[in-house]
Amino acid sequence: MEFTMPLGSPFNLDYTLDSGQVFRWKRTGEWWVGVVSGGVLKVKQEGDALRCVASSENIGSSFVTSYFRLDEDLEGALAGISKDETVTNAIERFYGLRLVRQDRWECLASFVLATNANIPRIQKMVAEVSARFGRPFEFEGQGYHAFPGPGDLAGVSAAELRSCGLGYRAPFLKRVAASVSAGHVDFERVASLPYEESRRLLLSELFGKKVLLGVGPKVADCVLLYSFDKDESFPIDVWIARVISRSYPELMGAALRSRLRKDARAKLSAAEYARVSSAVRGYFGEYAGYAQQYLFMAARDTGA
DNA sequence: TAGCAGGAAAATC
DNA sequence: GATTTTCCTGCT
Repeated sequence: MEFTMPLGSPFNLDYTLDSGQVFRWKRTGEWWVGVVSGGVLKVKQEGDALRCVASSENIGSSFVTSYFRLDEDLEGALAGISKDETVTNAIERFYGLRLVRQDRWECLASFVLATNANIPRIQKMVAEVSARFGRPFEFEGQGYHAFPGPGDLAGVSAAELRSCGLGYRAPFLKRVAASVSAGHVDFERVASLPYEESRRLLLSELFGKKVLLGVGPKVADCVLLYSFDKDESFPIDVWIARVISRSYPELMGAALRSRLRKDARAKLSAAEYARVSSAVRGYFGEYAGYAQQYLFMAARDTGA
């Protein structure tokens, strides 16, 4: 199925798919090829239009609009976070980068795998888990695998998962899959709540009580931002912590800042994470997540 | 709050 | 080719 979509608002496909939000997209020549929604979507940007080729009927223009959130007001969000020169420089550099709306389960599972890994490695782990446990299908003569559902992984042994190169993440993924598969995680209810409550629910009520291991504040924030439309969510990883320390010292306590100066990869305690998160959200406002994404890109771009 | 382990691969030297 | 670092969480 082929279709072309006119873009009514700013969008940059390259920045969006290369921003560490998604792990199943690959650039091959002019096209980006992604496994989404149990099928394949090929996308190519031609100025103010997106050319799309999809493997199935359910991946049509309304899916693409929803996935890339094309009907949302990016300019308004960016205007909302344009509080200073650091962030406006990042916005100018990566203009058109959008937050995407991923499948919730896939997003959760992917970020459980993201601990202590870099983006290429996360892509590899997700690809391997999909290849081993996801439904195989063909498109244009190429073989692909859908992302496995929670039920597909819940019954798999941790040793089998480990053999996908997951290491210590294997039991975490298994337990998260089992919990979701058993219906312990009410995605709809999380989605219906405002950011702070949704986060509390995700972390303490549903994910706490030792039901889900491997989902801490950072992973929860990523999942809320990339698959629950919680634009206020501001995941704080090592890159972002460095950016805050350097460019927004007033948003970070002096003690933490001096620790980061001594040790660039010092880790934030839960209490420190909560404090910085709150300060940053207070500063950037309801679209803080966009600020996080643009600042992350800028930090990665300059290697600082 | 501090310190550490956890497994493997990418990045860096 | 060895060392360091990596979008982190859980435990002590």
